[in-house]
Amino acid sequence: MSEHPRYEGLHGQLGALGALKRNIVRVLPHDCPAGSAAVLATLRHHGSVRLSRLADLHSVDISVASRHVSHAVDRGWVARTRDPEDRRSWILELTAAGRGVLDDISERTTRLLADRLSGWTDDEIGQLTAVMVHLRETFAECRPVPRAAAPALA
Amino acid sequence: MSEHPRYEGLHGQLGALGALKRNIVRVLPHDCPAGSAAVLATLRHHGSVRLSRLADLHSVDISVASRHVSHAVDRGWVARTRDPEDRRSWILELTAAGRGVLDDISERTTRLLADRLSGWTDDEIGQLTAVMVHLRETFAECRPVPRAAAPALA
DNA sequence: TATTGTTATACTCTATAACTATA
DNA sequence: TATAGTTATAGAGTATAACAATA
Repeated sequence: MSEHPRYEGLHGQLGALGALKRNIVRVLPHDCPAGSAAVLATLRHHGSVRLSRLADLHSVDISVASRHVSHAVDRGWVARTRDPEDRRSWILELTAAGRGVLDDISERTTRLLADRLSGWTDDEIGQLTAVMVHLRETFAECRPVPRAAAPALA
Repeated sequence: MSEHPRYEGLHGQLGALGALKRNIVRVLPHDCPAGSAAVLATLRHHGSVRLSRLADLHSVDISVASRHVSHAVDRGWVARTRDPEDRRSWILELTAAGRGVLDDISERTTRLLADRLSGWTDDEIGQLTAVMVHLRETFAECRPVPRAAAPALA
């Protein structure tokens, strides 16, 4: 039926994403929901970014990113300062406290993965990591399109 | 700090899961939320199962699976009958209508992936699929543990 | 008494829309 | 007028707890 048979096998496996994500969320610190954890990880990886850029990277609406960032700012994990070059924008930056929370999260998720993926070989884990990196790069620029016709990418 | 360095690189990439999942959810039919779509896909893959088994497979609480199944039953996508061998349990089965919805979903997700992953090689897509299958198998039996000490797996 | 499943409640995540401030 | 961001609202996802029915 479809003209893209090479993706067919993939569709049935997508539920795995939800199961993995739920398992990860369960081990996060109690005052750090998944949204804020994602903000911290992205800021460490990309350095200081504007809020709109962060929303793009997460593939969510700006309003969603705004909430997650506010949660982190309230707890001193992220510093939010006006962009001097465009005073409508905010510059987001990880604080020392934020780095500490991120280390905690990293330790928890590492422990979870070490437990759940103990049956995986080093090679399989390497493939998993490579696929994740590739996925992140592929979906990094997909902010939700307002259902209107998206401008041609070219 | 951690004794499991081979998982370190993985942690920072987990945000990719959320981005991919959000993109998929956006293309689902309007009356089929992600939870119900996952139910349909699992029933097609595993055949008839009991509700508790479905919750295990999705790594969610039974109450969550119950809601998702009810949504699908209300629309005639899933048949729910009492298990004659244990009348507390329900046997869940995909209906013809459910199969139709699933075909629609499959077509939509395939279209999305064909668009987003157009830059990926066949080999990379094969690796992605293999990793997904492996993940699904690994996390298939992880119903949320009630925070009490989990019984030893051995 | 223990287990299967349902339902009520509360919290998180998400997008839409209305609004403020700046360009 | 257009854009960056905030906030209010509504709908979906989830876990906990209380409950009914069956083992």
